[in-house]
Amino acid sequence: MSMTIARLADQANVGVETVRYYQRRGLLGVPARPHGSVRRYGSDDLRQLRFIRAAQSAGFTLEEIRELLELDSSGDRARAREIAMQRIDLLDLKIANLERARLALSNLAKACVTGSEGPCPILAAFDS
Amino acid sequence: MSMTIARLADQANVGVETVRYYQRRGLLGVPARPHGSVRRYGSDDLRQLRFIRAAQSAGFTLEEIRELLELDSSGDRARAREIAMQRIDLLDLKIANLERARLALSNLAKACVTGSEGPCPILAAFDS
DNA sequence: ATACGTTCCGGACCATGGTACGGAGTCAAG
DNA sequence: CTTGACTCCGTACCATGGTCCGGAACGTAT
Repeated sequence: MSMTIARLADQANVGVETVRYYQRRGLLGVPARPHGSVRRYGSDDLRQLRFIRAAQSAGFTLEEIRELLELDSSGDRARAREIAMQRIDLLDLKIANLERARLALSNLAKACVTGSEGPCPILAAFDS
Repeated sequence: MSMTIARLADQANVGVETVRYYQRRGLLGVPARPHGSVRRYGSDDLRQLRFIRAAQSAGFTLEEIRELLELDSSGDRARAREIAMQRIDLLDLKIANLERARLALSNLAKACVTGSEGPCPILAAFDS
Protein backbone atom coordinates (compact mmCIF):
# COMPACT_ATOMS: atom_id res chain seq x y z
CA MET A 1 0.00 0.00 0.00
CA SER A 2 2.90 2.35 -0.65
CA MET A 3 3.33 4.36 -3.77
CA THR A 4 5.44 6.99 -5.39
CA ILE A 5 4.16 10.46 -6.04
CA ALA A 6 2.98 9.78 -9.59
CA ARG A 7 0.75 6.93 -8.51
CA LEU A 8 -0.62 8.93 -5.60
CA ALA A 9 -1.38 11.81 -7.91
CA ASP A 10 -3.30 9.84 -10.40
CA GLN A 11 -5.21 7.85 -7.82
CA ALA A 12 -6.58 11.22 -6.81
CA ASN A 13 -6.83 12.48 -10.33
CA VAL A 14 -4.43 15.36 -9.98
CA GLY A 15 -1.03 16.13 -11.43
CA VAL A 16 2.25 15.45 -9.68
CA GLU A 17 2.95 19.16 -9.61
CA THR A 18 -0.31 19.74 -7.85
CA VAL A 19 0.63 17.29 -5.11
CA ARG A 20 3.91 19.06 -4.66
CA TYR A 21 2.12 22.37 -4.59
CA TYR A 22 -0.15 21.15 -1.80
CA GLN A 23 2.89 20.02 0.13
CA ARG A 24 4.40 23.49 -0.13
CA ARG A 25 1.13 24.99 1.03
CA GLY A 26 1.13 22.70 4.03
CA LEU A 27 -1.96 20.77 3.01
CA LEU A 28 -0.20 17.51 2.54
CA GLY A 29 2.58 16.01 4.59
CA VAL A 30 5.96 15.34 3.06
CA PRO A 31 6.61 11.71 3.89
CA ALA A 32 9.89 10.05 4.78
CA ARG A 33 12.15 8.36 2.27
CA PRO A 34 12.56 4.75 3.29
CA HIS A 35 15.44 3.77 1.00
CA GLY A 36 17.45 6.63 -0.32
CA SER A 37 15.87 9.70 -1.75
CA VAL A 38 12.50 8.83 -3.17
CA ARG A 39 9.52 9.49 -0.94
CA ARG A 40 6.75 6.94 -0.48
CA TYR A 41 3.10 7.69 0.07
CA GLY A 42 0.48 5.59 1.84
CA SER A 43 -3.27 5.34 1.83
CA ASP A 44 -3.61 8.07 4.43
CA ASP A 45 -1.97 10.46 2.05
CA LEU A 46 -4.35 9.42 -0.66
CA ARG A 47 -7.30 9.90 1.62
CA GLN A 48 -6.14 13.33 2.60
CA LEU A 49 -5.49 14.29 -0.98
CA ARG A 50 -8.97 13.19 -1.92
CA PHE A 51 -10.36 15.13 0.98
CA ILE A 52 -8.64 18.24 -0.31
CA ARG A 53 -10.28 17.86 -3.68
CA ALA A 54 -13.68 17.16 -2.18
CA ALA A 55 -13.45 20.14 0.11
CA GLN A 56 -12.36 22.28 -2.78
CA SER A 57 -15.38 21.32 -4.75
CA ALA A 58 -17.44 22.28 -1.72
CA GLY A 59 -16.10 25.77 -2.15
CA PHE A 60 -13.38 25.83 0.48
CA THR A 61 -10.22 27.64 -0.45
CA LEU A 62 -6.89 25.91 0.04
CA GLU A 63 -6.23 28.08 3.07
CA GLU A 64 -9.53 27.09 4.62
CA ILE A 65 -8.79 23.47 3.90
CA ARG A 66 -5.47 23.81 5.65
CA GLU A 67 -7.35 25.08 8.68
CA LEU A 68 -9.82 22.23 8.49
CA LEU A 69 -6.99 19.74 8.47
CA GLU A 70 -5.41 21.38 11.48
CA LEU A 71 -8.76 21.32 13.19
CA ASP A 72 -9.13 17.66 12.40
CA SER A 73 -5.95 16.80 14.26
CA SER A 74 -6.67 19.25 17.07
CA GLY A 75 -10.02 17.72 17.95
CA ASP A 76 -11.72 21.03 18.73
CA ARG A 77 -15.26 19.79 18.23
CA ALA A 78 -17.08 23.02 18.89
CA ARG A 79 -15.04 24.95 16.38
CA ALA A 80 -15.36 22.21 13.78
CA ARG A 81 -19.09 22.22 14.17
CA GLU A 82 -19.27 25.97 13.92
CA ILE A 83 -17.29 26.02 10.71
CA ALA A 84 -19.35 23.22 9.26
CA MET A 85 -22.56 25.06 9.98
CA GLN A 86 -21.30 28.31 8.57
CA ARG A 87 -20.29 26.49 5.43
CA ILE A 88 -23.67 24.88 5.13
CA ASP A 89 -25.33 28.28 5.07
CA LEU A 90 -22.92 29.39 2.40
CA LEU A 91 -23.56 26.25 0.40
CA ASP A 92 -27.30 26.77 0.62
CA LEU A 93 -26.87 30.23 -0.81
CA LYS A 94 -24.68 28.94 -3.56
CA ILE A 95 -27.02 26.13 -4.41
CA ALA A 96 -29.97 28.49 -4.54
CA ASN A 97 -27.97 30.72 -6.82
CA LEU A 98 -27.11 27.93 -9.17
CA GLU A 99 -30.68 26.82 -9.21
CA ARG A 100 -31.82 30.27 -10.17
CA ALA A 101 -29.24 30.28 -12.92
CA ARG A 102 -30.40 26.89 -14.06
CA LEU A 103 -33.94 28.12 -14.33
CA ALA A 104 -32.79 31.15 -16.28
CA LEU A 105 -30.88 28.99 -18.73
CA SER A 106 -33.72 26.60 -19.07
CA ASN A 107 -36.08 29.44 -19.92
CA LEU A 108 -33.53 30.72 -22.34
CA ALA A 109 -33.24 27.36 -24.06
CA LYS A 110 -37.00 27.18 -24.34
CA ALA A 111 -37.22 30.68 -25.76
CA CYS A 112 -34.50 29.96 -28.26
CA VAL A 113 -35.91 26.87 -29.90
CA THR A 114 -34.34 26.72 -33.31
CA GLY A 115 -36.47 27.93 -36.16
CA SER A 116 -38.83 30.11 -34.19
CA GLU A 117 -38.90 33.85 -34.46
CA GLY A 118 -38.22 36.61 -31.99
CA PRO A 119 -35.32 38.03 -30.06
CA CYS A 120 -34.00 34.98 -28.08
CA PRO A 121 -33.22 37.25 -25.20
CA ILE A 122 -30.15 36.12 -23.35
CA LEU A 123 -30.09 39.17 -21.15
CA ALA A 124 -33.75 38.90 -20.39
CA ALA A 125 -33.35 35.29 -19.33
CA PHE A 126 -31.38 36.47 -16.34
CA ASP A 127 -33.53 39.40 -15.39
CA SER A 128 -34.65 38.58 -11.93
CA MET B 1 -32.36 57.83 -15.68
CA SER B 2 -28.75 58.63 -16.35
CA MET B 3 -25.97 58.13 -13.88
CA THR B 4 -22.28 58.44 -13.46
CA ILE B 5 -20.04 55.45 -13.06
CA ALA B 6 -20.12 55.43 -9.28
CA ARG B 7 -23.89 55.25 -9.13
CA LEU B 8 -23.98 52.58 -11.82
CA ALA B 9 -21.42 50.57 -9.91
CA ASP B 10 -23.25 50.57 -6.67
CA GLN B 11 -26.63 49.92 -8.18
CA ALA B 12 -25.06 46.68 -9.32
CA ASN B 13 -23.14 46.20 -6.14
CA VAL B 14 -19.69 46.30 -7.66
CA GLY B 15 -16.78 48.70 -7.46
CA VAL B 16 -16.07 51.45 -9.94
CA GLU B 17 -12.83 49.74 -10.85
CA THR B 18 -14.71 46.60 -11.62
CA VAL B 19 -16.93 48.45 -14.06
CA ARG B 20 -13.91 49.89 -15.75
CA TYR B 21 -12.32 46.48 -15.86
CA TYR B 22 -15.38 45.07 -17.60
CA GLN B 23 -15.19 47.86 -20.11
CA ARG B 24 -11.60 47.01 -20.89
CA ARG B 25 -12.55 43.38 -21.26
CA GLY B 26 -15.26 44.32 -23.72
CA LEU B 27 -18.12 43.19 -21.52
CA LEU B 28 -19.58 46.59 -21.07
CA GLY B 29 -19.87 49.41 -23.56
CA VAL B 30 -18.11 52.68 -22.99
CA PRO B 31 -20.88 55.25 -23.35
CA ALA B 32 -20.70 58.72 -24.84
CA ARG B 33 -20.00 61.87 -22.88
CA PRO B 34 -22.93 64.20 -23.34
CA HIS B 35 -21.44 67.40 -21.95
CA GLY B 36 -17.72 67.41 -21.73
CA SER B 37 -15.71 64.52 -20.49
CA VAL B 38 -17.74 62.58 -17.95
CA ARG B 39 -19.53 59.56 -19.30
CA ARG B 40 -23.16 58.84 -18.46
CA TYR B 41 -24.72 55.45 -18.03
CA GLY B 42 -28.30 54.43 -18.56
CA SER B 43 -30.55 51.62 -17.42
CA ASP B 44 -29.39 49.36 -20.25
CA ASP B 45 -25.90 49.55 -18.90
CA LEU B 46 -27.17 48.67 -15.46
CA ARG B 47 -29.10 45.75 -16.83
CA GLN B 48 -26.09 44.47 -18.67
CA LEU B 49 -23.88 44.88 -15.65
CA ARG B 50 -26.34 42.93 -13.56
CA PHE B 51 -26.46 40.28 -16.21
CA ILE B 52 -22.72 39.93 -16.03
CA ARG B 53 -22.85 39.34 -12.29
CA ALA B 54 -25.71 36.89 -12.60
CA ALA B 55 -23.96 34.95 -15.33
CA GLN B 56 -20.79 34.91 -13.28
CA SER B 57 -22.61 33.40 -10.37
CA ALA B 58 -23.91 30.78 -12.78
CA GLY B 59 -20.32 29.81 -13.35
CA PHE B 60 -19.60 31.53 -16.63
CA THR B 61 -16.17 33.05 -17.00
CA LEU B 62 -15.89 36.65 -18.16
CA GLU B 63 -14.76 35.46 -21.56
CA GLU B 64 -17.81 33.24 -21.88
CA ILE B 65 -20.01 36.09 -20.81
CA ARG B 66 -18.48 38.25 -23.49
CA GLU B 67 -19.44 35.59 -26.00
CA LEU B 68 -22.96 35.40 -24.61
CA LEU B 69 -23.35 39.12 -25.04
CA GLU B 70 -22.13 38.95 -28.60
CA LEU B 71 -24.53 36.12 -29.19
CA ASP B 72 -27.36 38.13 -27.74
CA SER B 73 -26.89 40.87 -30.26
CA SER B 74 -26.23 38.44 -33.11
CA GLY B 75 -29.49 36.57 -32.66
CA ASP B 76 -28.05 33.13 -33.43
CA ARG B 77 -30.79 31.18 -31.72
CA ALA B 78 -29.44 27.71 -32.32
CA ARG B 79 -26.08 28.50 -30.86
CA ALA B 80 -27.59 30.26 -27.87
CA ARG B 81 -29.74 27.28 -27.16
CA GLU B 82 -26.81 24.91 -27.47
CA ILE B 83 -24.71 26.90 -25.03
CA ALA B 84 -27.58 27.16 -22.60
CA MET B 85 -28.12 23.42 -22.62
CA GLN B 86 -24.45 22.66 -22.18
CA ARG B 87 -24.37 25.02 -19.24
CA ILE B 88 -27.38 23.38 -17.68
CA ASP B 89 -25.60 20.03 -17.65
CA LEU B 90 -22.62 21.64 -16.05
CA LEU B 91 -24.80 23.33 -13.48
CA ASP B 92 -26.50 20.06 -12.65
CA LEU B 93 -23.13 18.54 -11.96
CA LYS B 94 -22.09 21.43 -9.82
CA ILE B 95 -25.32 21.43 -7.89
CA ALA B 96 -25.05 17.72 -7.24
CA ASN B 97 -21.53 18.27 -6.01
CA LEU B 98 -22.51 21.01 -3.65
CA GLU B 99 -25.33 18.90 -2.36
CA ARG B 100 -22.96 16.07 -1.64
CA ALA B 101 -20.72 18.49 0.17
CA ARG B 102 -23.66 19.82 2.11
CA LEU B 103 -24.53 16.35 3.26
CA ALA B 104 -20.96 15.74 4.29
CA LEU B 105 -20.86 18.92 6.34
CA SER B 106 -24.18 18.19 7.88
CA ASN B 107 -22.98 14.77 8.98
CA LEU B 108 -19.88 16.38 10.31
CA ALA B 109 -21.85 18.91 12.31
CA LYS B 110 -23.95 16.12 13.75
CA ALA B 111 -20.87 14.06 14.65
CA CYS B 112 -19.23 17.05 16.29
CA VAL B 113 -21.94 18.06 18.72
CA THR B 114 -20.21 19.96 21.47
CA GLY B 115 -19.55 18.04 24.63
CA SER B 116 -19.69 14.55 23.22
CA GLU B 117 -16.67 12.31 22.94
CA GLY B 118 -14.85 10.77 20.00
CA PRO B 119 -12.79 11.86 17.08
CA CYS B 120 -15.08 14.40 15.26
CA PRO B 121 -13.74 13.19 11.97
CA ILE B 122 -13.52 15.95 9.43
CA LEU B 123 -11.73 13.81 6.93
CA ALA B 124 -14.18 10.98 7.37
CA ALA B 125 -17.10 13.30 6.73
CA PHE B 126 -15.99 13.61 3.18
CA ASP B 127 -15.13 10.01 2.52
CA SER B 128 -17.36 9.10 -0.32
C1' DA C 1 -13.51 81.32 -8.85
C1' DT C 2 -11.76 78.18 -5.83
C1' DA C 3 -12.13 74.02 -3.42
C1' DC C 4 -13.51 69.12 -2.95
C1' DG C 5 -15.20 65.16 -4.68
C1' DT C 6 -15.58 62.49 -9.13
C1' DT C 7 -14.07 60.83 -13.29
C1' DC C 8 -10.80 59.34 -16.70
C1' DC C 9 -7.09 56.48 -18.13
C1' DG C 10 -3.04 53.65 -18.40
C1' DG C 11 -0.33 50.76 -16.09
C1' DA C 12 1.27 48.39 -11.97
C1' DC C 13 0.11 45.33 -8.52
C1' DC C 14 -2.42 41.52 -6.07
C1' DA C 15 -4.33 36.73 -4.61
C1' DT C 16 -5.55 32.20 -5.92
C1' DG C 17 -4.52 27.90 -7.79
C1' DG C 18 -1.93 25.93 -10.23
C1' DT C 19 1.67 24.47 -14.44
C1' DA C 20 6.28 24.34 -16.61
C1' DC C 21 11.28 24.09 -16.46
C1' DG C 22 15.81 22.52 -15.61
C1' DG C 23 19.43 20.26 -13.41
C1' DA C 24 20.70 16.69 -10.35
C1' DG C 25 19.81 12.34 -8.11
C1' DT C 26 17.66 7.60 -8.05
C1' DC C 27 16.00 3.13 -9.36
C1' DA C 28 14.63 -0.95 -11.96
C1' DA C 29 15.22 -3.57 -16.20
C1' DG C 30 17.95 -5.31 -19.68
C1' DC D 1 26.53 -0.79 -15.57
C1' DT D 2 24.19 1.87 -18.68
C1' DT D 3 19.86 3.65 -20.16
C1' DG D 4 15.38 5.62 -19.61
C1' DA D 5 11.78 6.82 -16.63
C1' DC D 6 10.67 8.79 -12.54
C1' DT D 7 11.77 11.90 -8.51
C1' DC D 8 13.29 15.98 -6.08
C1' DC D 9 13.53 20.82 -5.51
C1' DG D 10 13.57 25.64 -6.31
C1' DT D 11 12.19 29.11 -9.19
C1' DA D 12 9.65 31.11 -12.92
C1' DC D 13 5.69 31.52 -15.32
C1' DC D 14 0.57 31.43 -16.27
C1' DA D 15 -4.69 32.68 -16.26
C1' DT D 16 -8.43 34.68 -13.92
C1' DG D 17 -10.61 38.42 -11.84
C1' DG D 18 -9.97 41.98 -10.03
C1' DT D 19 -7.80 46.30 -7.04
C1' DC D 20 -4.85 50.25 -6.45
C1' DC D 21 -2.26 54.40 -8.01
C1' DG D 22 -1.38 58.90 -9.68
C1' DG D 23 -1.87 62.75 -12.41
C1' DA D 24 -4.97 65.50 -15.13
C1' DA D 25 -9.54 67.11 -16.30
C1' DC D 26 -14.27 67.89 -14.75
C1' DG D 27 -18.22 69.81 -12.20
C1' DT D 28 -20.92 71.33 -8.50
C1' DA D 29 -21.70 73.74 -4.06
C1' DT D 30 -20.31 77.70 -1.61
